[in-house]
Amino acid sequence: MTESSAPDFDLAMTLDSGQVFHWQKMGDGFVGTIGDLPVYVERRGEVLRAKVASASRRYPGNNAQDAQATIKHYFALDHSLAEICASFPDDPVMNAARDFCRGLRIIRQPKWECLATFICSSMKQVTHIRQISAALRNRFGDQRKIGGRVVYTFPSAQQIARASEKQLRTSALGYRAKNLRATAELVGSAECNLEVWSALSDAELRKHLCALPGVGPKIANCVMLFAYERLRAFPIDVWIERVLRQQYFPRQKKITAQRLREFSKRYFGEHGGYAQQYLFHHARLAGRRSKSMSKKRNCSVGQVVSGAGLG
DNA sequence: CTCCAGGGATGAT
DNA sequence: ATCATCCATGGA
Repeated sequence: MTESSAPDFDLAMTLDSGQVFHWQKMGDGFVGTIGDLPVYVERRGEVLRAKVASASRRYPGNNAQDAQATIKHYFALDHSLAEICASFPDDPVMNAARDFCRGLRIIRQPKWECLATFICSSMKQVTHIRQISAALRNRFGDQRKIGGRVVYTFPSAQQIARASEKQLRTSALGYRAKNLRATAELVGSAECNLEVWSALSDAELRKHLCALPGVGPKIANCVMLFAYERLRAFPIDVWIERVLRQQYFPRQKKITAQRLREFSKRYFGEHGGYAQQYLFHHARLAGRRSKSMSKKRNCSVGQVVSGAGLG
């Protein structure tokens, strides 16, 4: 077991906020993989405890310190949530989300894994994305063991490209199989190098990602935010669109998607992606606990907010 | 600009 | 047990 200081970190909320889909509950913590490394993690107050598989022949370089550094990097324990939250706009909607999501971090996922998972996420809800992720791992990934449990790595682009479209289709992907496989072939070849793309500007990176089969603006923004640490990237899915329309533009029917994008980019600022994640998670869970409240939810804070935002 | 395939889980009746 | 709803991309 290693222990890392992790103030201001809610592990469970982070893993259940719709950014990553493979961590499984086990005892007081979670098991999963970080790249090739099988990991068990649990939070004890301000401390993150982690266990990795004892040094294996596959990873002779892995010692406890390397693993600890990998874990701290993955969970972005170096992000200053105080600074990030302080940069959010000061309005009632954002403040409620910020209070609700205390300790929620945007983690640093492996690029291919993140890209592939979000290609599979199109038209799917969180629970189903978890199933697709598990099916791909179980069928095409490599087996690892941690804490008496078997886990699987996310299959490489080559591993996916080697599979047939039919095999992928029957792994709960449906029509997404074609796009995933086509993108895997590109990423697995010299055609495009996801690591090299780290050097691109936000706009260029988005353009490159959107050129991949099955990747549009929403998924590109997810990958930018969750794998390239572009904290301004602001994915707009139906949840966020609802929040924006209801809370920031109430009773304005004619707001275009284009207008919402411009507003989000300007209004939420340099950590817009964090703001988006907090709004998303808050909306998703707040709507879930009580149905009777859902109709009363658009209280009229929006007038004030939109006035501030549109100026 | 609009329309709609796609498919499996989940919620409502 | 059926029916409606959720969902992003890409192509017509």
